[in-house]
Amino acid sequence: MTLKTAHVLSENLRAAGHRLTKARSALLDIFLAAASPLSAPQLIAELGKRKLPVNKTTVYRELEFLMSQGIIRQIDLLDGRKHYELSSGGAHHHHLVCNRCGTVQCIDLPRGLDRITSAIKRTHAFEVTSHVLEFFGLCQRCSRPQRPKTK
Amino acid sequence: MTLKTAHVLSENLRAAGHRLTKARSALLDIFLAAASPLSAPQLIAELGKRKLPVNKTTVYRELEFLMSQGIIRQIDLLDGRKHYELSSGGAHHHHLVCNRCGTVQCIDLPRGLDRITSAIKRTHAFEVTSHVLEFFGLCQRCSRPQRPKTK
DNA sequence: TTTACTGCAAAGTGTTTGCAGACTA
DNA sequence: TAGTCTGCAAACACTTTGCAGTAAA
Repeated sequence: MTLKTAHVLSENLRAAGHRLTKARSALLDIFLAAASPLSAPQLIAELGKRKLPVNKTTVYRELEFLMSQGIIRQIDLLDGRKHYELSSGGAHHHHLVCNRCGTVQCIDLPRGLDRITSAIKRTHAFEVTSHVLEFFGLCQRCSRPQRPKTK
Repeated sequence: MTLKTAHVLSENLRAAGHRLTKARSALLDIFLAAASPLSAPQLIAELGKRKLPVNKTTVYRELEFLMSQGIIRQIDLLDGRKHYELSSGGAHHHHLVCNRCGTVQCIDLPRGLDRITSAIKRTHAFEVTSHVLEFFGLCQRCSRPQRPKTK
């Protein structure tokens, strides 16, 4: 499934007259494998680890490009950096950010905020086109009471 | 009411052994009069307008201080800057950010996200302690169809 | 061969830190 | 007077821009 997605992405890009360069495909690989949204500095570091050093300028430009193609979307995790993740499937989802260990998990809200956004339209005459909703707190592991050291 | 709030804030600060300096009270004034969350650069500019120039270092330190006192809270409006607003009353609320004209209005969600956060606790064993929810779209004015020039 | 893409250097924001001096209580 | 608060300068992290060269199709 992941492979197929990568393939589809590449084909779409090519069909639109864009090139599948080393930097671009490396970034797509990273995004496809990522478990949580990544910031530009994280991406730069990850590229370095993979022995595919890409200049930061290129990374920033590539992020802008992938955004313009609707391939990735921007996420804000309140740490002062912009994070990005694949927007594949178009399934809008949210994140659970652990304040202690920093892990980020994705979460779907089955009904979304439709109810709230339509209420907003009614009461404020404001046409909501998008929203940001992220949750912060303690993940399962971190909220678990100290258990006796069984090890 | 606003005046009372300002007074209460000052008294609380003094009672806690803090000082009510020019910079601090000017910032409180600005926050009390503000219609929407302000970023540090905006605050610096506003202080300048009021002929009360305050060094940016002081502004940043003051924001940190006011945060530590629970007087202001941090808001993220996705523009790369941190924004701040009074947290008075403790009433948690959200914002409607217009993508065209940039205006920000506040909005209360009567029931909040209690339903969602308790669902998250159940399904993900994640203890939500806070969340970020901001709406983006078109405000009443900007979404209004072009009306014939009546002027 | 064309031109989308890349890297380097430099500059632009927003924010933080160290330190000596200033002012509130 | 004491200790909080302030300004200045410099550094920092992240991001953007100009330009000349490289490489994908």
